[in-house]
Amino acid sequence: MSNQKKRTSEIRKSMPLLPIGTVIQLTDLTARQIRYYEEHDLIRPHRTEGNQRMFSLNDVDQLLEIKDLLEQGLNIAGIKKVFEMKKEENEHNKIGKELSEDKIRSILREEMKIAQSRLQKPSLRYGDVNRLYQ
Amino acid sequence: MSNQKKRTSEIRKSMPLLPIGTVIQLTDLTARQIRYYEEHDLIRPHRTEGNQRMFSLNDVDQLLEIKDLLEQGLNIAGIKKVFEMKKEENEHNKIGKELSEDKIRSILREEMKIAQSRLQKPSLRYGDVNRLYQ
DNA sequence: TACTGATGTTAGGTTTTCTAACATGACATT
DNA sequence: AATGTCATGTTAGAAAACCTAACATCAGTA
Repeated sequence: MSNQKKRTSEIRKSMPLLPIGTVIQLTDLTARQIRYYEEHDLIRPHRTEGNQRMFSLNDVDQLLEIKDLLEQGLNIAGIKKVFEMKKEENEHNKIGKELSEDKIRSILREEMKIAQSRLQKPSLRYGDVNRLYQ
Repeated sequence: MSNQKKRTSEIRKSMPLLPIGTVIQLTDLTARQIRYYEEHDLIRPHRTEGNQRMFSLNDVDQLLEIKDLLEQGLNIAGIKKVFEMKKEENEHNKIGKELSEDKIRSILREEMKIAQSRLQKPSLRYGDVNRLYQ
């Protein structure tokens, strides 16, 4: 890999570089949805001086995860809980391991009553980022 | 590294994700400069439907290289030649090696007459991307 | 039936970006 | 010294993108 390529590939994934329009394309969410999730503290995009939202790649990841969990039937509260637990995990486990599948399943069980009746919409899954590749 | 992080880290560096405002911050170039370089075919950013420029990380790299070469005294024509030669190199050498230091020096010699009198402005160098890290 | 949660839609205002034109300042040429 | 060129600054007016706030919708729940 060339030197200059190596350099920008190291850009921190937490840098707020992307306007909402780009994020809409990357996630297939609507502006309304993205703003709604922010309103409920599921994401916290930066703001420019002019108050425009600016998202990092980590924010995009987070949004894709929100989308995925919603499609699995969780509601906002459930997703918030999942993120809280993930954060705790990251704080306690210096290893930086992911929220275990077991815990995810436990959350899912809690949410089952709510989720039971929801339709499983056929759409892009969390992790299906082929869209990101030209 | 988590799965979702791995996913977006694979986003192609050629994807046009960044508006010019972000690029201005990343490169410390002015909008005028960036547009001028485009006018002279040193970069070719994508356009949205609404005709707004959208830049990839590779474009940012290219702009940083332009900036660096300008500071070394090259003019637009010289930079264009450097890029042409780089492209040839990449086409002929499947190994994908960089333009050799020898060839760069040869270009620099050609440009010396022009460059001789220019001031070496003290400023950020090509490769100094600490600015990119929060 | 009435309520809630997630999202759609619209309106009006602000920020960002666009092109095009003219200005400037350093350097080169005559 | 006068003129030309190159890279960049500056400005104006228009268009695109984004903002908040409010009201609408619609499925699922009580």
